[in-house]
Amino acid sequence: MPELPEVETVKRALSRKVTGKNILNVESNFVKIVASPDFKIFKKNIIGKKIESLSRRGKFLLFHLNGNKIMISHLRMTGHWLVAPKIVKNKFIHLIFQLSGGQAMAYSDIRKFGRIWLIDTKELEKFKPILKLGPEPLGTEFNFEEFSQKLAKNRSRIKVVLLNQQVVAGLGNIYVDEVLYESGVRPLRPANRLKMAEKKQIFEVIRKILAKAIKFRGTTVVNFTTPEGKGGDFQKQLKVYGKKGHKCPRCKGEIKRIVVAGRGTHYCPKCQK
DNA sequence: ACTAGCCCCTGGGAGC
DNA sequence: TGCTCCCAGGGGCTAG
Repeated sequence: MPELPEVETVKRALSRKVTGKNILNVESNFVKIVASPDFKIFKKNIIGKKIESLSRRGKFLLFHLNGNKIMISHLRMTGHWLVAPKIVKNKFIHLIFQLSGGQAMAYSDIRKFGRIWLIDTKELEKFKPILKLGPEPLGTEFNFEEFSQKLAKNRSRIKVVLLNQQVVAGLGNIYVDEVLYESGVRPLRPANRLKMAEKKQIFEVIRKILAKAIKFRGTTVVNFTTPEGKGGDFQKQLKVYGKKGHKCPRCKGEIKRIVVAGRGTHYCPKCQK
């Protein structure tokens, strides 16, 4: 499931392949993927546009087009982008963009949870899904004082708080479990009862793990592949996610799996206090 | 203003 | 082997 490191990996790979290309045509067999505007308008407005650059905000991928347009993509669970001279169609490919230079770019999504928007540049500051996001964890705006204060005000379990994109943008289920393991904090601890040292640890581990995961080009657990069709390599670095019944790498105790806020949650009862 | 729970989707694994 | 059931989960939405 694509979280910040996976979206960053997609952004970097797509940037290399599609920057400077013009969108010649777009076809869809499942127009609901485009959340807004209506697909007819989306198509009319995007044809002829040039992809000038790509960026990322949290788990959102932004295609900056000329003519002051931005195409925004959220991959949710199983979305991914492909670039190839010819896209081999299948029932999971919902959008195909014909690009200049003989390339095509496609959006594939098995579970169809992903969404795409086309907005004017000036609408970006009013675009609620991005407007609401907390700081970028790898940016300078991610500041311990603010992070600590947000936790102090929140009685929810730390796992829930870290999944909340308004607290910090980009973490999902896999990296939250890994961050809490590495920080030695149990997922069920109420955020407002964490000691300062524990919050500091979590703050630093978030940055450390995300940066490392980007180096490994993300985690391939279920359906994530880069636009080259390669998986990431971070799954070899996972310590607890999906490791129920395995030995804890630190204490050799057993990794447990519980459900927190409807999410599978993995932790070591001995190492995480 | 907040939160809990539902909903969107389909492949794959478990159970029989 | 083949069927059914249920789980995976990000985030928007609704009800309370």
